[in-house]
Amino acid sequence: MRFYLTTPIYYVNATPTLGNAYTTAIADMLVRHQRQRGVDTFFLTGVDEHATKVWRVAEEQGLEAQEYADRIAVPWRELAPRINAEVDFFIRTSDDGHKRFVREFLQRIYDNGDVYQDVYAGLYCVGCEAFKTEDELTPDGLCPDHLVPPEWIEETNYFFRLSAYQDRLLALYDERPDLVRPDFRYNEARSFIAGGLRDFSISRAGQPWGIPLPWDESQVAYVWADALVNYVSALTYARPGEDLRDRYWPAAHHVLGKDILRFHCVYWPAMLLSAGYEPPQQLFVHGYLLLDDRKISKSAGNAVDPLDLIDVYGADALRYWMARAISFGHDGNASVEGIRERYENELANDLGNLLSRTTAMVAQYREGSLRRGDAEPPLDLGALGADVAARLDRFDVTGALDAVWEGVRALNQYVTAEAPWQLAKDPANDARLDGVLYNLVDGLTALAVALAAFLPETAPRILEALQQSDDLSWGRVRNGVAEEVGGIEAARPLFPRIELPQAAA
RNA sequence: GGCGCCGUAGCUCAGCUGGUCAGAGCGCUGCACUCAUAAUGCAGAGGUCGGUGGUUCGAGCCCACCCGGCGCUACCA
Repeated sequence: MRFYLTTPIYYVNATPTLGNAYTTAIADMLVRHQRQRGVDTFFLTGVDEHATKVWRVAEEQGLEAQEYADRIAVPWRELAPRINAEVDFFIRTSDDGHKRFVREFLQRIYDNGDVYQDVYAGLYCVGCEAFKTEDELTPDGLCPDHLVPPEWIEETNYFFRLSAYQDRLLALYDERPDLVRPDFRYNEARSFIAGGLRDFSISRAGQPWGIPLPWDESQVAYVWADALVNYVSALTYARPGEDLRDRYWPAAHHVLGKDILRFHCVYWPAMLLSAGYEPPQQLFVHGYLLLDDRKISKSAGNAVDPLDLIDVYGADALRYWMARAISFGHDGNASVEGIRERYENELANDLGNLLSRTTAMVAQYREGSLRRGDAEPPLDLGALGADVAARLDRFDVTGALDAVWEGVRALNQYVTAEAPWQLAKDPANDARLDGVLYNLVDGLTALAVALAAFLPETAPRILEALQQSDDLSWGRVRNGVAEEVGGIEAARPLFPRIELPQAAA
């Protein structure tokens, strides 16, 4: 089994937002989970650097474009580690390996007869880095966002014959109903294709910053002809001396936001087909994490620096909140206050306190020694594990976490139902008390393993407090894996109370 | 305009192919318990499942229309 997962490459000339952190964190959960199941995984993220604006800003600051790009790529490279995302490779489109491959890739499309020359013309707003149609402008003919007149640009570009791929794309969609998820995104993409496809330009002239086309060095590859290709190019040089394409392509799963659905679900597969590659295995389109009802983005002006939230609650807590607050795949409302509530109610009170009370009882009633006693386990942990795995196979991150949490709640209920403090009063209950304590430790052990993909920092701490193996193999999500051990001490709070819930916003 | 989605308890949302589907979590109230990070457990809270009219023995779940909100309708990360 192979599982290759990608996030979009982020536009470098901006600051990482919570939305970017969201995509990266969720993707990381999916990869970590597959890894626990013994699947051969590869996780890719990175940045897109070849935008006109990057070059222009660099010029304004008197820097070489590459030098400027090197500088602004830093916070992006730090994003994944800061939210506990473990990526296998961080790609930059200015990497030599990427540039080399893009040229090779485009050459194949060219050789296949899918590229032709034509004139592209339109009103272009430099601030937006986009062509504008007249109805997108203000009555005065200005860009509504930047209030400046757009420039009329007319240039000869190369176009990709997307229109020639309509039938093949429809056939692809028909034979693979799960190519795009969720299903409503599949429908959206398919109906777009069915509506007729227009060719799109893949180059820009007169720009020194970018990847020169192999057959015409005076033009550079335009955004999608450059950026999308990263998903394959990375495999050719991420591991020096190794070509990972055979290993991970087409086992690719692309995670992306709904705003770039068309490019990923239509352009990309067509480009791959043209270049002689298999389409990716799956595209998962997620929605927006709306903060206080507004989309989190730089343009909305309410960007939250995810690093600030991490400093207050910790990366695991932030991951947890992002996965649980809204149903993955749909848009959803969330709030900063919600982070605090999740942290206190669920992480601290439900999970953290469960560990505290469990370890405290083992320490107090059994001097830290765990023995298999005589008591039926309250949970079918194997079934729970199967449920979680099945949900994650469907990218149902939110539902998976929900399922684990039912286990957490069930164990808390079990404590109340069995009342170990009552059992401890009478030696006649020894075997039962042992059994109850064992079931708690055993359940918590399995749940820790099940949670490891979501809470990579916390799960090992739970296992350590329980004196259990740090092995995170998915097979350990079942009953009876806990070892009879000694030396269990009352654990320190997993998620301590936070003093200042205010610094978050 | 066309295609599609959504509107379910104060809040955020589950509800697959129609018949325990009127639910979960949070918030709120009361009770229980003491192992635990003043944590946990239990119970309750009486929501015309946006509106109207249909189909059906029976409809949040099917159909029509209406009201309200939204997405896509092409070259923007």
